[in-house]
Amino acid sequence: MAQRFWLFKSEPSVFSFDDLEKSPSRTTSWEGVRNYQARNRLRDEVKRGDGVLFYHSSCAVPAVVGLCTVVREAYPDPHQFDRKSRYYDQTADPAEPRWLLVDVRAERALPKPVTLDQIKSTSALAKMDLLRRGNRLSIQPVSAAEWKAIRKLGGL
DNA sequence: GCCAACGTTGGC
DNA sequence: GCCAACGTTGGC
Repeated sequence: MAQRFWLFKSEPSVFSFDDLEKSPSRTTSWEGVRNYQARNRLRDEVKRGDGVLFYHSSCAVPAVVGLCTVVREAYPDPHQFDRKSRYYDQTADPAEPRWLLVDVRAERALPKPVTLDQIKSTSALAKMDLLRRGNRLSIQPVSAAEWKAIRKLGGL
């Protein structure tokens, strides 16, 4: 399977790219996917070695700020069984875990973050899911061409 | 803080 | 299986 590309959203006030770079091994488990479409993508399509655009949402300047790599494919999210977690799911069955997560490692920050405004005004990026009205999916597919364009805009 | 868009839930 | 109510997301 050829390498694919994704865009993962995170609220920087909760977990920023900077936080990821400071994490052990620059790696984190991508917590909190609680949407079936996103879950199915994690389960079926996101593979080790895939590229991930780290996007900051719900903040002053929404932007793609860094590049990551998927280092571990989907496995059961332990938080669904942890009463104390904000991601606890009372109805999750340990025998058949409902929610999954993958691990991602920071590769590098973009020298120049690529802002939502820039994405909107770049014709090569006009078809990104991000720009679809009302799109709230936290895990979105990105084409190879879009990946390249973002890298370039970001100064790589 | 507002509000549009969308997913999920639950009554019927 | 429909659909209204509700909760959440996320740009502004």
